[in-house]
Amino acid sequence: MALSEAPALAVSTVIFTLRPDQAGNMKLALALVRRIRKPFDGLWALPGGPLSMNEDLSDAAARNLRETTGLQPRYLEQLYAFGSLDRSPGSNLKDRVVSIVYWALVGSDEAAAAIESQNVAWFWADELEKLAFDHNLIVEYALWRLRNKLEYSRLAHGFLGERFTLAQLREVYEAVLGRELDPGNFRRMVEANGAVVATGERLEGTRHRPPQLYRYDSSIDLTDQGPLKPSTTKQEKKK
Amino acid sequence: MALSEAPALAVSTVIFTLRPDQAGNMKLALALVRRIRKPFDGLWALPGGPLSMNEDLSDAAARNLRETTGLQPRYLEQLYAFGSLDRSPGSNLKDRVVSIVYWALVGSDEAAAAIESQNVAWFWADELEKLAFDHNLIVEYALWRLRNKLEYSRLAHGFLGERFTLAQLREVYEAVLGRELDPGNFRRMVEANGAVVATGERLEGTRHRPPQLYRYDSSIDLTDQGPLKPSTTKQEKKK
DNA sequence: CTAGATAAAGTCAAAATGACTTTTAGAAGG
DNA sequence: CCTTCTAAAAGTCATTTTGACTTTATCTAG
Repeated sequence: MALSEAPALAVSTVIFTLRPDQAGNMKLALALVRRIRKPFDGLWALPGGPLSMNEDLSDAAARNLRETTGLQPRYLEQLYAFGSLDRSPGSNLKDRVVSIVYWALVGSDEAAAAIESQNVAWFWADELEKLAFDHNLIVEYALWRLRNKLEYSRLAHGFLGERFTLAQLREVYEAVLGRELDPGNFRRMVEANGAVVATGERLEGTRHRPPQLYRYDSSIDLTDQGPLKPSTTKQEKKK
Repeated sequence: MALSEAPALAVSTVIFTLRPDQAGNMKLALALVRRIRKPFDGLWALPGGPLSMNEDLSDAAARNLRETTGLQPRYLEQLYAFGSLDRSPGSNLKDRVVSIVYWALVGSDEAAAAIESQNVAWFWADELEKLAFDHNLIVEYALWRLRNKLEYSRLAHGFLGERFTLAQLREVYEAVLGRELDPGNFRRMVEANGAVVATGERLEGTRHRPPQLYRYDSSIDLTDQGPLKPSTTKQEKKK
């Protein structure tokens, strides 16, 4: 055991996905684990753990994700480093932990196959109970970031498969933003943006006019992958 | 000495201010310290150091600022946590350091009185030499954040005094964004935004029509103070 | 063949934006 | 006191963007 001359370092991950509710509407959900130890025993918390000596920060976050849900992240970004002195009230200052928190997106198709157990479960993002530590605050901040970034990035891709209809894409936006969007205006916005291209294929088997299938233009990447992965393509807007 | 079972934790700070160049135009500058030790000895680097056991992250960043320049931050925000395995090439993995980096704004009036020495100096942000470690990358990311946040926040306040003219405010924007802005359109933007209010006073002694003095409306606060300081006022746009 | 449903395209007015022009109020100097 | 210089402040105008709608097209189901 190391002498506690410095605060311990941990990595936690806010894992988002979209899941259908009883009515079949997609809603934003996140994965939590139940604590089975001393501080906040029994409460739900973000998955996380100590950072290994030879492990990158993002690798540790991806490991959280894999160990908790068995899944791979479709998107992963650093959120914030939380290090207040009073994060774990009542505990000794010697036990101080600085948590570097990531947030991740998981495809809603894959999320259905995720591990669930007595101690690992999905919760609706908009109706969370009291969590351990400062994790309610962390989740709230992660939600804010997710909603903000959605507008100027390809983030929605993290929830969808390779090909999707504009209605499905709009459904992701509506679930994340929590309000309805005009289909016509949404189409205009997406087409003007240029990050999404039609494949020429159509989704058939619907009881109405078959919609086109689209995919993200892989030559345009996400904005703000953080400072680490500099953009492979210059971010060009407009034509 | 602690056994190296976990990466060490350090806090560094990117300190921005505005300084007049030879021609008298305000330009963005940042404070650096010269390294006098083994890795990258002699190169310039961001001020920083280990996190004390009983010190908040932002307090450590403010301490960097005070110890380096003798100044107080007018704005302070967490930037990112850098923790790649290869941040200090050549050094032993046992010496791995995770740096939580903050960025700060310092008033340009105060910055003139800042400590400067053989080993502490201001550098123009747009013409940096090769710095120690991954600090060029960090500065580039800090610049990106600064430019982005300027538009939808009261950030410029960090460079200015309590009262200022719209021309001075525009000068800050021009220095940070690195391009000229139309005075009329800038005025319209600022007035529509509503974060700035006229004091009724005028700046006299100019050789032209005396401009009004403005101040920031203190009932509206900065966006994204991070998750820690939840907004005291709901962020309202428009009237 | 018709009804039901949503895709996809189109319309229109209001708001926002960028590039200008005009008017105003001081200082400075004759 | 009158002219000149300068930037403040106000105003103009065409283009672009946005939000709320309407219309038309194309499929399945019955």
